[in-house]
Amino acid sequence: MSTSASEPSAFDRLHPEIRRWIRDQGWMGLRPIQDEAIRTVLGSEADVVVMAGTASGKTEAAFLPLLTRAAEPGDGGLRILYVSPLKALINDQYRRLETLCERLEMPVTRWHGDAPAAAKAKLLRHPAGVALITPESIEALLLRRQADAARLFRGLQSIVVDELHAFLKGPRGLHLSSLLGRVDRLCEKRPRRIGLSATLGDDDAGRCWLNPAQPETPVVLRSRDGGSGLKLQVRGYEEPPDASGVDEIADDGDDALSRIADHMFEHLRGSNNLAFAGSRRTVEALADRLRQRCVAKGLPEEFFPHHGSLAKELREELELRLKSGDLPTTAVATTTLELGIDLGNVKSVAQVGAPKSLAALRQRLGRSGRRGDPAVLRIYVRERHVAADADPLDQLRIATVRSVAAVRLLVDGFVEPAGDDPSLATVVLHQTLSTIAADGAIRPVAAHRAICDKNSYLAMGTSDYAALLRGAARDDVGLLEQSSDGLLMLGPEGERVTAAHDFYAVFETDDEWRLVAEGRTLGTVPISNVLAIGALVGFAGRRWRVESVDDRSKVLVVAPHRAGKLPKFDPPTGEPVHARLSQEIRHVLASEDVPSYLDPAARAFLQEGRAAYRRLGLDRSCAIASGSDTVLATWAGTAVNDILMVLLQSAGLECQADDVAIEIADCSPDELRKLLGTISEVPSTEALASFVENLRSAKYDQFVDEDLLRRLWAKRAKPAREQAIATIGDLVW
DNA sequence: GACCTGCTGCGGGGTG
Repeated sequence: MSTSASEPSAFDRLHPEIRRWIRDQGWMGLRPIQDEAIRTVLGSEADVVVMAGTASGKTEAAFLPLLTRAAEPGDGGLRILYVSPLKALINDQYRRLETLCERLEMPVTRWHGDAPAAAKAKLLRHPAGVALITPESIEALLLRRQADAARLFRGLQSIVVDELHAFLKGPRGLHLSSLLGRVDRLCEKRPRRIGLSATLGDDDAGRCWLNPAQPETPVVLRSRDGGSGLKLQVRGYEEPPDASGVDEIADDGDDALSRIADHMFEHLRGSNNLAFAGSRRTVEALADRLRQRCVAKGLPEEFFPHHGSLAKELREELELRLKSGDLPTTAVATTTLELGIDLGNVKSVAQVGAPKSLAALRQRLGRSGRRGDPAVLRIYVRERHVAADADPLDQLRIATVRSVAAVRLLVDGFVEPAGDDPSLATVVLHQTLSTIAADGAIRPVAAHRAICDKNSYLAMGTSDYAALLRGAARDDVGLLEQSSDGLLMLGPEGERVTAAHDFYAVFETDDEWRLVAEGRTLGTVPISNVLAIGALVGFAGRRWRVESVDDRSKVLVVAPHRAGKLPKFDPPTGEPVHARLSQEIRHVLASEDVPSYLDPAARAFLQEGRAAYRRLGLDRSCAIASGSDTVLATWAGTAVNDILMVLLQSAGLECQADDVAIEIADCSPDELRKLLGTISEVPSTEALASFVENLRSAKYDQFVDEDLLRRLWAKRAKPAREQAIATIGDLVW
């Protein structure tokens, strides 16, 4: 960006007190992303997406110019609303903003469930400055304290959404979008929106979220630094023939996880690292193996587990230890450390198991923060033992191949785009209930306009919305009632649901047991666990014996023990694989080059997989016989294969889909080819929808009209149907 | 579907 000599620099445009604060911080200067953000925010009224990696200073990029604006004389009132998906992030940002805002004599208020109530009450009495809040706390404010909220937000200038990428998919993103629309309507002037995000593959998704009515208007600023390269290794490990497929705390020393632990112990010891292990069970099993190795060598512990069932205190201790950098520390985590507070210098990232999505892989890689140094990534691939009579697909060494395919796409810069979300009906219903509970009765037309018209991120047609309302007003549902003059009101069930403590969040959580040892809460395990006195559990990286069970308060008192079985967390399943990654898997199988980043075992797996690909004839034909069944290799990804599975099921076949293929029971390749030949036209998704099971997945789907859920499924499935038609056309028999 | 995230308002009693 060129600037004329007469134009003041970005720095000079900031408030004098902010300039002084910057000098006091000892900064060498503004980072390019900050410079750009200051010019854009102070030079226009546009919404802005700031995309940059960890430790890039994007919070300051947004706040320096916004605070400059907010410090201009005016009527007072709350000026900036910052929204975060995590309480921990709010506390972190609070500490960062405190001194800066003090200079401007501008109050900063934390607003979440654990934040001090006195400060919240003070803000309501004297709205001013900056508030840091969660989506659920916005919901509570709008629902329970409508009048306070109106006064609080009246003069709002800007809304900052941190970790915007976390809101681009899932019910919580729909929820927050709706809440911000409700906040807008309480403001004299629509506040400008600023999104802070990790680097996204697709700018349009972020812009559309920020301003769904005018998605072409937000300005995207993208940090160009951080490209210091990538050091990468993919390592292969084979499970022993008798492996159960379930990770246990048991040091047999021979399973893949134990050998992975050997390598990690050797190479991660002495520095700060993150190891992503997938499930809580695997996290516990791996952390225990690593701890055992420290104990055996008489070394202090430096490997610790981190997952959502662990007590907050234990997690915070570990986060603090990583951040302070005083002691070498490796966190073995699920997805808990993908988002959140800055973890300081992280030397390397390890991923146990082949990646299934580029979005998650990139997010994880981005959590290693050492400016100027190349990122270091190790992928530990676990392959099953392949018996002589193994299923054809098992012979392809898909995990290793998928890792290579994922690395190729990582280099290409590919990230899965977010599709339409299956929780739309639940969130629209939730927001309808919340709006009525807060504002009182409302007309259906007004409710549609306020919550889900065509300019909304939750857009839903009027006839679909009418069906949603009719379903919720049915006598046996009782969420809504309609008065004789057409006003919508809460029914008895609606009163109950909106009064419930769990109404503020639009996602569900299961009841869990609380594990207590020596008076200290270790964390929780799902209630589905059947546990008795004397049972052994592995938790928080150690082994425990159950001493007492309190069924009423759901407390398990445990004591330390030598041996331990792992808590039965939810059974493992899969995350969907995008068509692009599935296709890339086939390209890797069909090509010859052997990447230098593979260790000898991974190299051997890749070559075995390629040999099997040719031996099975998959280079020539899409279908191979497996006993009396057929494996149809589509290389089309989870969504398309799911459509094809429904199609085949609607034709009376029994089948099971995964991300690269579909297995069809009691059907030869020849019969399958003939059958697909007779299907002159793939049925519409509306027709296929009647064969879909498990339509109800989101929190309030139990109250949603089933036909509506089928129609919404059909709408979502249309792009996948188009791809499925193309896939069938491309099949080579 | 692996995993994760979040959360009243009010009344009664005690203290400064």
